[in-house]
Amino acid sequence: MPELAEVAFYSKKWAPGLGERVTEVVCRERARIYRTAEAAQIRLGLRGRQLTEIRTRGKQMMFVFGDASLGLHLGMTGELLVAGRAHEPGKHDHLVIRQAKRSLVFRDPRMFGALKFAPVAEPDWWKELPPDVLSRGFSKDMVLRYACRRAGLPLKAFLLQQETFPGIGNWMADEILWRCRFYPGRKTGSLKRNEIIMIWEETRKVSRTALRVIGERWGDVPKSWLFHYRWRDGGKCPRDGTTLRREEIGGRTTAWCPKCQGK
DNA sequence: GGAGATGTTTCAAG
DNA sequence: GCTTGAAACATCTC
Repeated sequence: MPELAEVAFYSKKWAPGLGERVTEVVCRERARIYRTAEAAQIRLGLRGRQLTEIRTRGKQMMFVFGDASLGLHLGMTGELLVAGRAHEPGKHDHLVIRQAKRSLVFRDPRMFGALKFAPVAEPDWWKELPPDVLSRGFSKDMVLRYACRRAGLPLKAFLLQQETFPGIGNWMADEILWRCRFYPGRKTGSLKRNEIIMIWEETRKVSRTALRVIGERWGDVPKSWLFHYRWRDGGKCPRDGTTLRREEIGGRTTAWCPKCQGK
C-alpha cells in the first residue's frame, strides 16, 4: 500500500511513543522482514532506550532511539500501529516494541517490508538516500540528467526509480503522467526538455498535496484526481470522461486515459 | 480456484 | 560496465 504520503502517515502512528523508554522488544525472527537486520541486535539495541525521533525520506522511515536507529520499509503491505501495553502479537505482527503504556507494532502480511538496525543515530544508509522530491536537492537539472541516462525506459518505469523519485509509487506515477498528459509507455528519451520539466513540476505538486491530505490524516485527495478512478473497472477519466485503460507498463499495472494521454 | 496486489532486489541478457 | 526487463519474494482479497 504505502507510497510517499502513506509512509509519512504511518510513521506518525508511533509518535505517541516519543520520549518513552523501550521495556521489551518482541521479534518474530523467522519473518522475512529480518533478512536485512538481526533480531538479536534489534532486541538488545533498543531495550532501555527512548524513542527520540521519527524521520521519513521517500518510502524509508527511520526511528531514532538515542544512539541507535531502526530503519523500516513497509514494502507492499506493511503498516504501523499502536496497541496496548500487553498486545498479543497477531499472525503478521513481526515486531512489537513495548513501552510502559503501549506497544509499537509493525504488521506486514506479505513481508516485503524490511528492517535495518544501526548502533548510531544517523547511519550511512540514511545519509546516502537521494534528496526528497520536495527538497532543493531534487533539481530540474538532476531530473534532466537522469532522463538522459534512462532514455530507454518507459515513462512509467522512469518515475518509479527510487534513486531519482524517492517515494513515488504506482498510483503517484500514474497521477503524475495523467496530469502531464503523457502516455505511460512513451520512452523517456523521446521527451523534450520542457516535457521533462513538466514531470519534475507535477511530481512536486502531486507529492505536496498527497503529503498534506494523506500524510497528515489519511484524507482524500481531490475528486478531480485520477486516483479515485484508476482501479475501478470501467473507471472514467475525470478530465474528459473517457474510459480508462489498464495494462502492465514498466512492470506494473498502469491506468491511463487513451484520449488525453494517447494510445 | 486463479489472478492480481500503492515494492524492491537480483539476475541475466543486450 | 551500464541499462533494461523479468522473476522471485509470501499472503491475502476479489
